[in-house]
Amino acid sequence: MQQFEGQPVSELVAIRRDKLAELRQGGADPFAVTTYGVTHHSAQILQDFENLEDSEVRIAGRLMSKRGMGKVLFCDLSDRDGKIQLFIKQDVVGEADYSVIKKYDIGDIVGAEGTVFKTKTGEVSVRAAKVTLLAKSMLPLPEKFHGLTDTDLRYRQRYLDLIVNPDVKKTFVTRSRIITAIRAFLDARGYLEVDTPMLGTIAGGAAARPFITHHNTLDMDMYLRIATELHLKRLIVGGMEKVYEMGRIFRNEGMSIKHNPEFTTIELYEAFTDYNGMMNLTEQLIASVARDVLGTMKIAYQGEEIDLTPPWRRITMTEAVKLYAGIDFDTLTTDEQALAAVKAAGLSPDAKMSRGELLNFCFEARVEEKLVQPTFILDYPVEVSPLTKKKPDAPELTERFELFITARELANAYSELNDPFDQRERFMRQMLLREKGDEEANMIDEDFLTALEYGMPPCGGLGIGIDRLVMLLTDSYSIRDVLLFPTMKPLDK
RNA sequence: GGGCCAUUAGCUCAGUUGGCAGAGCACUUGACUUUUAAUCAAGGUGUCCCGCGUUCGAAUCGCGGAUGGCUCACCA
Repeated sequence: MQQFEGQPVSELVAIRRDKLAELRQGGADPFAVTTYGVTHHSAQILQDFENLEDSEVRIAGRLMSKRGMGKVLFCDLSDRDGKIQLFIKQDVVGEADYSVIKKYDIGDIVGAEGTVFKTKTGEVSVRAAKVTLLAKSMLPLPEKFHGLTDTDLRYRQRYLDLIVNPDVKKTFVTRSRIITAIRAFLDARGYLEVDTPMLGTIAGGAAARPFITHHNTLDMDMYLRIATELHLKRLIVGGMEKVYEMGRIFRNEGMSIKHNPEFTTIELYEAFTDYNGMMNLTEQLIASVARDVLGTMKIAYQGEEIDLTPPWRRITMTEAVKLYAGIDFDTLTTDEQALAAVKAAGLSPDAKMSRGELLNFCFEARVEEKLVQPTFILDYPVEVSPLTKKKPDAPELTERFELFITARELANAYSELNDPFDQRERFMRQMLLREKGDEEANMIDEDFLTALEYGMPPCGGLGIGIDRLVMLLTDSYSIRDVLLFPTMKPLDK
């Protein structure tokens, strides 16, 4: 191990430090460069070669490979859009410059000006007249052929992943386009995008454990939001009629290939419609985003063909459990009957579960995994839906649906409960659960109840997990593959 | 939290029965004026994840630990 200013560094690093010192001594400190006027990007030159042949261009990017041929040097320069080959000839750049350029390392940030041409083998390239080092790379990049495969390192050092694994950049470009397409879809339908607090004294709107933080001046604990629901419904009370918020929420729960502690959702609320309206909107939204971004509504996810062409299958939870689990809840009228039937089917429910909780339990245990093609599951039990209107003809159920694709929950929507008395009772029931130790039960939000007392129009609400939608549309295996910087345990602990 | 697997050069990975620590890429030097993972010649890669133990001798065997992956559980 070599030493550098007292620090041990690998031979590869020591060589680069020597090169930097040499450049600085020659008055060419690469880190002193401030600007470089770029005229073209790689993709543009490759696509528009017909028109650009023989014209002058200035390009810049990262040096990804070098193929020296004596007095000629071929390099691949990687920029925002991809790669383009640089052709550097001693005759053209001059002997002095050529010997400097030959010492550039893979990973260096380089600018080049020259003319567009095609090599003997037909590759569109830039014949460099002048090459400038814009920043020195002091660390060796991962291997050029295999790239960086260690998933842990890829997530921890995403910049390296982006440099050496081109498909990664593609996923995040697609993510950005999906989000843009969602906004365009909603904005075109008269929705208003709003921002509501991430920091509050009540974490409501979902069943989840929150992150707790502390405000120093007020000297009080606060929560990071676990949903945007209760604030957005206040805006419906306020008369905004169609609102949405796309943003980060935080849940202090387990991590898995489908769960990250912070993730992005979109919630939208529309006055004077119900969950049927939300179902139509969901179908239209996801199908049109797929069409706009991917150019098709037939996609592949992990080898499975998924057809997003509307209309999608709609089936009630009771029907689905009958169909897939063979338990007919229509014939089970009491909690005891339901418990016995569920146990007889070979499941192990908690003995304290009510009929509605047992229906939901059977659905999660036996049905979810079978819902590969887009499927709306309708009419959830009231016990698991504390913010949802009851079905007028079946008060043990609610006007709620969840959307499943590839056996995963992608969206959750309902006819919003606007009866302040009923809402208070539901909160009270949640409070009892909380007192019994259920840390995920909803907290009572008095101001939200006050808002409902002023009157909220009938209203449909919808939430979509953006990360899961991006996973679906980019064929990503893990949620970590659609988050640039997924939550990671620190290395030094 | 349980089970299984992995950790060796900057990166990707071999490493036999316990017997000198290896390859490719990258790097250095040299040759080469149209290469495509360029080629050819020569050269050095190192806390074998950490600790303890067994042994004449440990990357290899045992025990404990760390980190990660997969999986089950948990988690709308």
